[in-house]
Parts: sequence; structure tokens; C-alpha cells
Amino acid sequence: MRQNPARRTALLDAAIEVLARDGSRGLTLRAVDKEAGVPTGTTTNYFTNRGDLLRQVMTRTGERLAPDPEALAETMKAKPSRELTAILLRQLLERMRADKPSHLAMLELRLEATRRPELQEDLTRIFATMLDANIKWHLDSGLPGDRDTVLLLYVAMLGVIVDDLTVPGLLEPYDTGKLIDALVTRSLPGGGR
Amino acid sequence: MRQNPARRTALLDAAIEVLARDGSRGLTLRAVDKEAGVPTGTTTNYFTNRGDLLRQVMTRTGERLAPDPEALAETMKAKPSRELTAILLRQLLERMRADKPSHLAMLELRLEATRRPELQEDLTRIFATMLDANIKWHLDSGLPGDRDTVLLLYVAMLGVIVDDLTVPGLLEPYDTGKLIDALVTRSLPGGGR
DNA sequence: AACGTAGTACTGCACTCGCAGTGGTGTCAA
DNA sequence: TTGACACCACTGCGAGTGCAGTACTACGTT
Repeated sequence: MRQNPARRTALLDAAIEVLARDGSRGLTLRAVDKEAGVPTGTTTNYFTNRGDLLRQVMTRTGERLAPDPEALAETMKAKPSRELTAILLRQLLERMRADKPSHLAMLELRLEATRRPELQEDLTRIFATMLDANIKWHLDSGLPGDRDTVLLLYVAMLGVIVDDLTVPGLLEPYDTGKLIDALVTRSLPGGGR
Repeated sequence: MRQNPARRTALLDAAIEVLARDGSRGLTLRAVDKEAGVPTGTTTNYFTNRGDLLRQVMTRTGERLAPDPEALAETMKAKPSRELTAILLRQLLERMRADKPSHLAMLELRLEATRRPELQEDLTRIFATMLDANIKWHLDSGLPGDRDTVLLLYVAMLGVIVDDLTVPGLLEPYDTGKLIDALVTRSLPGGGR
């Protein structure tokens, strides 16, 4: 088992690319070799088998999904408000559109997790940590809304992302921007309007 | 190309099962044969190739996802209200949990559509029709809320379903029932409370 | 009733492809 | 020189796929 960490992440990124482009069906050790532009057999040397590769791809994808701390800090200079919440969500969507492979790969992994208990455990842990952190962060940063607000925003944005990734034409006539506005406006408790 | 419609749908249902259990990776013509308990090669006779099978699986899945008209009529005897909306959404979730294969297959198809333009077209059309019908139906039946309400309910429920299918442990501590209540309460315009 | 024909279903086979895994050789640095 | 890594060649194997041939059934004709 090889250790070179730079090459390892390069392979993982290549795997994400393959996963997004060709799906779980196309994700083979050879395909990763080819995508990464390394000689055949290299991926075999870095991962004991396909399952191992998947697990490591998952954590790598988790890393890539996290927002850029600097950009986030920049945005958070504004005073916490309803508008800021909407801006954050828009940025989330933009981030997704800018890095579709990661999100597609994550979707593939979700499905793969359906059939691999160990993967599902890892995945649940990762998402749970993300969600908890999100809730805490949202409340701490003084953004409007309670815990349920964050949960609703989470599921709704997940839905938007899934749709936008897989059937982009569906929500298009409804303008996702406005949809997000409506979402923010309404998911705050009390002052619905 | 064989025509026997009963056998054809039997094969399609078997394909849905395979798709849900083994994923797109496991969906082969032979696998469908095995799942349906028919002799090897039968599926080849009914579908010219894998792509053809996928398309037909999609429309079949669409059929299976539709709610039972009778049960729906029964539910709709109650007077349209916020509570009724919540009940309908809960039923949607129950229906999903009762027929996971269909929903999982649909998710697989969504991802597959990412790589097959013709499938994406079909899929978009199917979903668009569903969504339009849903909006119209919601408004016509006197349920509270406007068009945006239905859209929000749609994306949020999609998110809930995806999560529940793939990482069921994530939303569990938050009680999906209550989550749906909060969703309904808040996605109505004006009277957020 | 016997026969022929067409449509349908089943079965086995052969071909190809590509994957996984192993072992061996080359190369560089300590 | 030794150890770790990179690269490459080879083998065995399993899977996917399409084709060709066979069996069954229904129906119509004479």
C-alpha cells in the first residue's frame, strides 16, 4: 500500500471526477488510473479494493463540499439578517454549480451507501456532524430563525440541489433565486411574510 | 422484439428491484432475467439494449410512484386545511417507505439521466408534468397556499425523501413528522405562525 | 384430422471486453 | 546497498451481450 499523500488525493479527485461522469457503474480502479493520467495499476497500489476506495472518496468529497472559510468570513461581515441568509443559500447553490462533480459524486455515494452498511455509517456521521455544526453556527452567528428553520433550509436546499443536478430544466421556469427567497422568508418562524 | 405486455411489466418491475438493490452498476439484462425468474436471455428479447431498458423502467417507475386514486379520494373527503396538507405529505412519506425500490430506482435514474440526454429529456418531461399537475391540483382542491407553497413543499419533501432513503439515521433524531408539520405551517404565505 | 405456417418463447453458446491482481523491473534518495 | 515508490506486462477470470438454433402454440387450409 503506497503512502504518497499528494498522489493519493490526486487519485481521489480523479475518482470523484469519474464517479460524476460515469457513475458508480464506471468507477473502476482502471478508470481512476486513466482519469488521473497515471499508469495502469497505480490505483490498485493505493487502495486495497473498490470498497476502500469508496470510503476514502467519501471523506475527500466531504472536504471538497465545505465552503471556503475566507469567502465565508467575507460574507459574514454583513449584519445577520434575512437577506444574508438568502445570500448564503444562493452561494451554496453557486458553489454546487461550480463544482458539480463533488455533488454528483456525493449523490452516487449516498446510493452506494444504501448497499454498504459501513459506508452508510460513515456517511451518516459526516452529515450529522455537518448538520449539527450548521445548526450551531446559524444560531451562534445571530442569523434569524430557530433550529427547525435550519432543518427546513437543509432539506429544501437538498431538494433544490438534487433537482438542479439531475433535471435542471424542471425548476428553471420557476427561477431558483426567487424560490430561495420564498424559502427563506417563509421558513422563519413567527413573521411569515 | 417480444410484445407480451404482462411479461414486459414483470420484467420492468424486476429491473426496478435490481436497480434498487444493486444499483445502476448491477443492472444488467441477465440480472433482470434472474430477478424475474425467467430463463436467461428473455430480457434481451424484450429490450433491444440497456438504454432501451432504462427508458422503459423510467416510465414504469413513474407509474408506480403515483398515489393510489382511491386512497387519495378517501383522504380528500376531509375539508381542505393546513392539517390536511400535512396529512397528505405524511402519506407521501409513508408511500415512499412502503415502496423504497421505486424511489431508489428513480434516484438511480436521475443520476443515470445526468449521462444520457435522451433520458434526461424524458425525465424532465415526466417530472414537469407531475409538478404542474400537483400545483394545479393543490390550488383547485382548495388547499391553503399558493404556487410557491407547492414548490417549496416539493423541494423540501424531495430532500426529506432523499435523506430518508440514503442516510435514514440523519433526520431521525429530529422526528420527520414534526419536521413536516413545521414545513407545512411555514410554507404557507402570510400567516407563518 | 393432418399439415403447414407464423408468431412467440426459450436455451445455449461464443465472442468480446475489461477488471482485478501479481510479480517483476526500473529509479531515486537516504 | 537498501528501501520505498513508480511503472509495466501478463494471467486468469467473470460478466455482458448478441446471435442462432430449437421448442411450443395458435391458427388457417385442404
